[in-house]
Amino acid sequence: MSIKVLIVDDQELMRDSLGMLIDSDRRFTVAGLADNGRDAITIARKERPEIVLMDIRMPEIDGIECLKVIKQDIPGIKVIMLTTFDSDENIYHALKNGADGFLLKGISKKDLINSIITVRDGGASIDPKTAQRVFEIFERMAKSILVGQGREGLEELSPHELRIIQLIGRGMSNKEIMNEIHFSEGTIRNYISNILRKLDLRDRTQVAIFAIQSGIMLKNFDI
Amino acid sequence: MSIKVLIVDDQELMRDSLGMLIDSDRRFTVAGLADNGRDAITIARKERPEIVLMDIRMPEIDGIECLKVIKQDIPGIKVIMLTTFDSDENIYHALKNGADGFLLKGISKKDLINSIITVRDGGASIDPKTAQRVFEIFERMAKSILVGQGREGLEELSPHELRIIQLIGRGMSNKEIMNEIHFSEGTIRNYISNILRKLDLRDRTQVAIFAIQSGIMLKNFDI
DNA sequence: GATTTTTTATGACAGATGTCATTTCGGCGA
DNA sequence: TCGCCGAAATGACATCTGTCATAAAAAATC
Repeated sequence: MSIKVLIVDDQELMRDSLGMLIDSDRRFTVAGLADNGRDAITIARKERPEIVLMDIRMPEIDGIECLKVIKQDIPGIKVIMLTTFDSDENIYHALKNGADGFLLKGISKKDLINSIITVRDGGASIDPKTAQRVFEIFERMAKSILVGQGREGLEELSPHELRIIQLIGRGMSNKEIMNEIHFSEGTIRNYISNILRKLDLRDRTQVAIFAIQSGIMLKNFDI
Repeated sequence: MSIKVLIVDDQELMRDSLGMLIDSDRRFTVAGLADNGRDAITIARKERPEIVLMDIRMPEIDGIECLKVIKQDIPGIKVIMLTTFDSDENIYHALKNGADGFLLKGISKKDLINSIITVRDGGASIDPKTAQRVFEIFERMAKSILVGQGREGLEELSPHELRIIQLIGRGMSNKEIMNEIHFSEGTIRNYISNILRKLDLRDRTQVAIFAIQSGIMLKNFDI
């Protein structure tokens, strides 16, 4: 008895290739293909798949909505969300609505199969890159909630300063930073001196720690 | 029309004090008090509260189970989980089962009220400390999945070395580390020198970055 | 165009940091 | 007791780092 899998994705190419992939493993059967949330719900009700592979972003009813309905309709069904790199808070919402796993599109066949099996057996499956994104999102949430409590009255940081903080957060020496942004080493030192004063820190190591924990590393300061 | 709140906690003291707290604000009404999941479900079905405040850890049916049932039974109900510091993966499971917020026991009255209002209005509420824990858990998940990929063949680190790495990760100078672990400053320097060689890093800043990103900061190396 | 202001640079300095060779110390087994 | 070993300490050294006063250059203001 093979595992019935429903595939939901609005991109035909992705849908079909996933279908073929699933179909080529005799432990699985494709219970259906849907290109939108509405159809997905209809098929899910009729076919009662064990597993749903679903894109988060879709027209009409998006993945999150669909997840909600399917989870409510069919007890015990497992839903694995497919994400691309750029989807963000969606991951959080999917998690909140009972998604059983997350997979990056572009995952290898082997990983895909393994993930489905894992989820079927009750484990949660998050592929590494997605996990990282999720944790970044939570980090940002934590920080943004914390705003207003701790870090006040820290002087405004200029783009240059932010950029240098970032480079320090990557472990660079003053010379390396110099080669990166083409200021003299002395100037870099002056900048850092100002950064330390503004952030009330003592040395570059503390700056690096601040850089990572503040989420500054995630931003873009291409000057 | 005040907001009906159901309070679920197996500790009488906590339950009653939360009850009084809620009751003292005229925007809220206590819809009931339950000391276990079973009662909570019964009361919830009967009273249809808008909000449930529920301990994660309870005998018989625990908070997670109860959350699942209540969420399925009563569409639109908001459930805020109460956690202590020590609860761990439970937070992940609660999130996965649709919890609408998390609060640390010991929160101030003001924060409690605000959180309830936030959740009622559709926002997610995670108190800062809890958010941090959640993100730590995800971090650990991400790392543990990633294990086997990146960091191999790095020489074994001694407990002393790990401890020093941790202190560097807290931004301490050699002198401060000296006062912390009572070695001479020179010895500390020697230790760091070895750490740098073992980890193939160049300076303490890179060690700090490594410390944070490797999850070493989360561990305990009380020597 | 002259004058502020901002940005970048310089040089001198003190202290922190990392490296290395060597020494001291405390056990621990022979 | 002796010698050995690893852990901890020392001292000398080169380098890196951060501070500060000041200067030069560039940009903005009038």
